[in-house]
Amino acid sequence: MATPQDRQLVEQWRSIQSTYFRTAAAIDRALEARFSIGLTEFEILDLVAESADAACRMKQLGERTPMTQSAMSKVVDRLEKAGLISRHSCADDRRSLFLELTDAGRALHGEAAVEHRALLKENLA
Amino acid sequence: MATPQDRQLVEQWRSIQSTYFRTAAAIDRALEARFSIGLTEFEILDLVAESADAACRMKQLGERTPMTQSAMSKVVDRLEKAGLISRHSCADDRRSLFLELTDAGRALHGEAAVEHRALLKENLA
DNA sequence: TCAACTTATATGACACGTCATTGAATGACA
DNA sequence: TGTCATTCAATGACGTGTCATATAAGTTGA
Repeated sequence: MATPQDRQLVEQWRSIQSTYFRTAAAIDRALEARFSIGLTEFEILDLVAESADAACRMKQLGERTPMTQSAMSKVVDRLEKAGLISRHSCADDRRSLFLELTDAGRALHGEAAVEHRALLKENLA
Repeated sequence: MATPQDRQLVEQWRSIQSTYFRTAAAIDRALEARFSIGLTEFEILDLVAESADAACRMKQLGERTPMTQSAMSKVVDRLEKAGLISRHSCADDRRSLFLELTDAGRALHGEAAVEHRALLKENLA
């Protein structure tokens, strides 16, 4: 039943889980403590920050993250309420929205990114 | 600001996230569909199944999983209600509980484990 | 141009996880 | 032995994610 290969697979899986949870928790706590945003919020900020163009983005961003469309929508809600991001409707397709960092959002992202990268380095070694 | 090393770290992190979510979702769906249990429930069953002894386990199991003590307690609740596991109080320390698979639990775990390993193999290649 | 279909996002109900707290048992030590 | 601190597990309040659906806009084809 439990072949050595099975055990090895399970070990590998647990190692991924453990790395994922440890790292995510560390980043989440740090960002929450210093900037009052969670990891999910940061990840959206980060995606928006690295998308330099003005395309209609909500949809495309969804393709770059394991998040659900529904989850995205709610995260963006929170970011908008926090004044870090703004939604703009798209001229050529009014169903779509594109997102833009506010000045506050850009500033916060800049600082938070430093922390984020540092914690990744610390945890993914 | 964004050094090549930073980018590489972020790539690595996204890859871990993606693998984790993809794999977890695949297993979760399959187990839910065939056995009406989630991934979390399976993981507890799996841990109990591989702990052969009769030690007071609730605590020790907690050390082998990224789950919170609180989360564990609730998962065990569900497993107990589903008749797959039973809690037994411990003679030498009545604060502790140890867990045991019921016959149904052992049977389900046996089948589910096959599916679990197969999906790990498929997703962690 | 009008129906039927598809696509982009938002929302409500619900499930699950976390945090903080509680209750109960144990341990330490004067 | 009596008090105080510690440990194990359970629970309630709460936040966030998911699924199913709603809303609105766009597309297709007779």
